[in-house]
Amino acid sequence: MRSQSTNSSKQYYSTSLERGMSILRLFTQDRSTWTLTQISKNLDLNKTSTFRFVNTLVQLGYLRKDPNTKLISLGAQVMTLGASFYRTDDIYEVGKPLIKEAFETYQVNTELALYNEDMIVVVYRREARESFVPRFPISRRKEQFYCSSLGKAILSALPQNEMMEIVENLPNEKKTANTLSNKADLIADLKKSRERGYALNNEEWVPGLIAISAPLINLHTNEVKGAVCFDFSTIQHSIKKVEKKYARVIIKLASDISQLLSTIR
Amino acid sequence: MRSQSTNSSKQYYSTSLERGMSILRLFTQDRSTWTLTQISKNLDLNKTSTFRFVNTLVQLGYLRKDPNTKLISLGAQVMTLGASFYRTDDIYEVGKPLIKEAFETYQVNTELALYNEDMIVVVYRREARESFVPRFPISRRKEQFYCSSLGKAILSALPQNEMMEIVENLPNEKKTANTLSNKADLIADLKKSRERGYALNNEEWVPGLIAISAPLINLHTNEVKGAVCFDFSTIQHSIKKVEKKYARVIIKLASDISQLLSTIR
DNA sequence: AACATTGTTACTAAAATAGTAACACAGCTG
DNA sequence: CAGCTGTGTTACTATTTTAGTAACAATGTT
Repeated sequence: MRSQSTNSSKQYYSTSLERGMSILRLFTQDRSTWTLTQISKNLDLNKTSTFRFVNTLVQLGYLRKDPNTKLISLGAQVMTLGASFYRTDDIYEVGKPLIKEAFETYQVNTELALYNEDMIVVVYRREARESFVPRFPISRRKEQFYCSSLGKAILSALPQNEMMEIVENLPNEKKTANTLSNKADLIADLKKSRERGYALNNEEWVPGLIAISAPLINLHTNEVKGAVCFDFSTIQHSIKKVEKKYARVIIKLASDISQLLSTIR
Repeated sequence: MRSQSTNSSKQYYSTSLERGMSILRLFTQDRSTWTLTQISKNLDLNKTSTFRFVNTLVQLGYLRKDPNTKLISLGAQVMTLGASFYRTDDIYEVGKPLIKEAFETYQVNTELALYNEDMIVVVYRREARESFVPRFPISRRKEQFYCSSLGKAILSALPQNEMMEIVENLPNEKKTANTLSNKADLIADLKKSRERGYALNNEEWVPGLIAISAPLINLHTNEVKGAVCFDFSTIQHSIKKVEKKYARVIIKLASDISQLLSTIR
């Protein structure tokens, strides 16, 4: 027998399930394939157990294994599960019509992104036809927040301690000449963003791309739920003009979505 | 001790993980909240075990539980996981530029949908500005395939037995006057679709909405991977004209995407 | 006030998993 | 080509986790 009375909370927690989920979580857009031993080492789990969980997930369709190379990647079942998340009364559906309206009024590239502790996921994007569009990732991890307006808008709206935790763990990689790779500069920029209610991206990620974003907030809980963004090419727009013309618009849009969002959850 | 030699394949399968995943799979766009007992009854799993798994998934962020109502729904972690599925070398990224090109040439609403055993998920949609757009679900379950062109395109390309299995389990619900609620009619329609390479939706789902779709196929394995679709309003288009003008286009588009898709996987 | 039903917790038999070790198989390397 | 090194997979049981009964508190219902 085991002494269960020492920690009764562990009684109602399934370690097997946790381990299975931790395997799934290894697969990201940046790293889409793993070998069995890589998973085993990364999770500090012996090979047999790893094999068992991977095998289970493969049989269920959440993972797939190349029969030849034995390389493991996410399966189609993950797509299905992900799609189930987007409910009709969700921020996604709430935001879409408002975004659409904004797009049709101003004819600029518009994005709606959701946030959760480790990621931003762009769930809706509307592109102006003649726009210059770099390859956007669908999702962005928190390590990349510092160089995009969506990321900075979200950072600026987070509680101080959460914000600082992310800022501390930055890669400090200078993507372009304008990237805020200095922590002090970034913090100053976030403070300014917080005060004015929107964040700017002045070619900090890719040359030629500028953007303006505002955070989406649940007005009851004050949680940051995501952000909305307009992006532009420097060919047609300057950062000054963008700020002048769209600052109020993006704040209004974010505020409207936040409002609606707060009424339903 | 237990006799494990009787069934050694079960040795490398985690029933706990399977049960956890089966809980997650209950949550769909149609049914986004469950109570503990509902889950317990639906999966034929006793309440304590259900409680344990739900509790685990809640702690990991894949589920969330309303503290007051105790109602359970999907958590943000599911969104992150779902986003990780879309890799840069995937059908999604492969199809996007081609869809975009088609859209810019013809200026019609265009959709790219992926398929797996129980669902179609629309992963990319491009809308013409002046279009009449009903509220599209992001995903559609196989029970709904019979009344959309995407669904029928996919059905028509499936192996005979798989197709028949889905056709047999239809709800036979007449969504509009044109819905093919008779099985014989549907089978005839699918046969025709298979022969000509595209499927039509002649206001079979919503009045005023017509569409044309062609299936995406992995040319190596012959697996159906999804479908592409153009949709129109009857205000501006008739089904005859759509068929005449876009049949070749949609076949070509689907074929191009299938080709590209087959080279990478 | 009695009665159902909800979610949650205690307890222990029963079953699943962990981890060691061994093995087959492939790709390298000297 | 023999030996080395690394895969993934399988056999085996001690150990841990889970299943399932039962009980309980908290709500809501009759």
